[in-house]
Amino acid sequence: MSIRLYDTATRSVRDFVPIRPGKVSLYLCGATVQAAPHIGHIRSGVNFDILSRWLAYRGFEVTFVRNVTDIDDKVLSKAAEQGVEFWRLAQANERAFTAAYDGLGCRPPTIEPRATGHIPEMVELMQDLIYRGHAYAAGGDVYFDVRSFPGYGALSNQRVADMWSADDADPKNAKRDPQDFTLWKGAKSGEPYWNTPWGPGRPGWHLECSAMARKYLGERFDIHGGGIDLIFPHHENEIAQSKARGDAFAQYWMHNAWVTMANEKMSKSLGNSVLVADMMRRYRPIVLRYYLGTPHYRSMIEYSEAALEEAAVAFSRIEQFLTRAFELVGATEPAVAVPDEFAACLDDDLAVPGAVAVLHQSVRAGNTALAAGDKEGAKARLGDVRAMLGVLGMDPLAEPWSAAADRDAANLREVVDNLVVVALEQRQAARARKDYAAADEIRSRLAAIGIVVEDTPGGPRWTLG
RNA sequence: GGUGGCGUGGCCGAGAGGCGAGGCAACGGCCUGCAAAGCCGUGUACGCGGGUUCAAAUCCCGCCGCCACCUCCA
Repeated sequence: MSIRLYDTATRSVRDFVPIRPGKVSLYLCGATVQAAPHIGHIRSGVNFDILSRWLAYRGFEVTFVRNVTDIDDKVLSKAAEQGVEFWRLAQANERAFTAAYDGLGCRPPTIEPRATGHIPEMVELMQDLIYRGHAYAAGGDVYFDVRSFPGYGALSNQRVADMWSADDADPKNAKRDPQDFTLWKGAKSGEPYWNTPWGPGRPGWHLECSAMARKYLGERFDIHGGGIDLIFPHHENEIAQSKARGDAFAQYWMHNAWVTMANEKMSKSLGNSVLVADMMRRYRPIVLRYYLGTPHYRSMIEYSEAALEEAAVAFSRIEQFLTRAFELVGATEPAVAVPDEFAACLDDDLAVPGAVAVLHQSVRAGNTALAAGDKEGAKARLGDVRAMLGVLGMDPLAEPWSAAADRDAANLREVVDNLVVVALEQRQAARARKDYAAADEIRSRLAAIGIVVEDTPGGPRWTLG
């Protein structure tokens, strides 16, 4: 059974055939660190984290590159607005992105290269492009000559002639054609710069990805990912830069859909962002991951509090099964393999929604086994459920979530447990003498402080509500 | 003007010619002192109008509504 992926370049689902057997090279356009991450950014991180986990589960050795663009027009203008050095702003935002990725359980990529760390590679690329007649220097800038590259527009299925020309094109600049894009920008006064054969300047927006993808993954690599809004111009331009130099570049292009707010795309420029940091204070991060990771990566998510609350309930159903199953059958490791049906879904263009349906069916089967006192059946389902959650990065009993319960918290929980047991013993005594008013009073007082008491055949159990 | 996407039950959200993914909510039942949780059951949904077909949410044609990209964007 092979993995199939939707490839934007061909607008079709294709069998995934890696360049090197057993290995996958994956490049994801990460953050332009001009501002703190909103939940749309982190959705991309979660989607591709699940992809890389699934590839790893299928036995591939994944080299995962996710870049950080730490210099561009926006970074410079925001830094100038705030009156700080660009690197101060970039670094602060990069830390915020890292906290968001870590917080939502995204495993770190193999490498996170920064644009400013790869200036020599960019200069070399530009020299090569100029030598080959695909780029030209003019007025301190370096431009890519779009007309010199016949494949331009193939990814986004546009013909150059049909495009609107850039109405923000600077009349002063020296472009030969309005569609030409800037590889390198001559530094204006006060801007940071690097010396080059064309004078002092700094990178445009697209060049860094071509340079860094080649450096870490080679002239040809398997998958290039990013948000759907990067198809044009960013990825189109990357293709132009890299292929014009002679690289084969990416074999598959994967794009995640965005998160919308009131039916509009969430974006920094529209100012309708929901910041990850704020959300993590209001919802448990594992629930946010479930919410952002469960819909198909190519479907847009219309953000709503109600849907997020619902995700929290759905996820806690899974967690409660884990808790009760552990109580009955004891600690159980994840199964070695996920159920076939689950695997078939993820093989089919990462169909997480279908896979989650299988997960819920296993939870139900597990609950049925628990209700019947079928320990063997419950243990088997518990192993399956943990294996599936593991692939999705949502197993509360595995890293990084299990580490969240640190030792202080565990000690405190033990103390609270002992206190609650005292109250529950009194309640059991009241129930034994059929004084239900007293028993219910104890239960409701505990409920008032957030402790939910449930009676089970094995005695009362409590959880934080 | 060019390019791409979306419209599914009360809600979220999959699917892509035939058997109603899954979750949330609701209702009935089992269990319970009562609850909670859990389990069992209950639904005749696919924007509108045509067409193809034995069979259409799915394919074709035409509409309607919404969104995005066309050099800032995950």
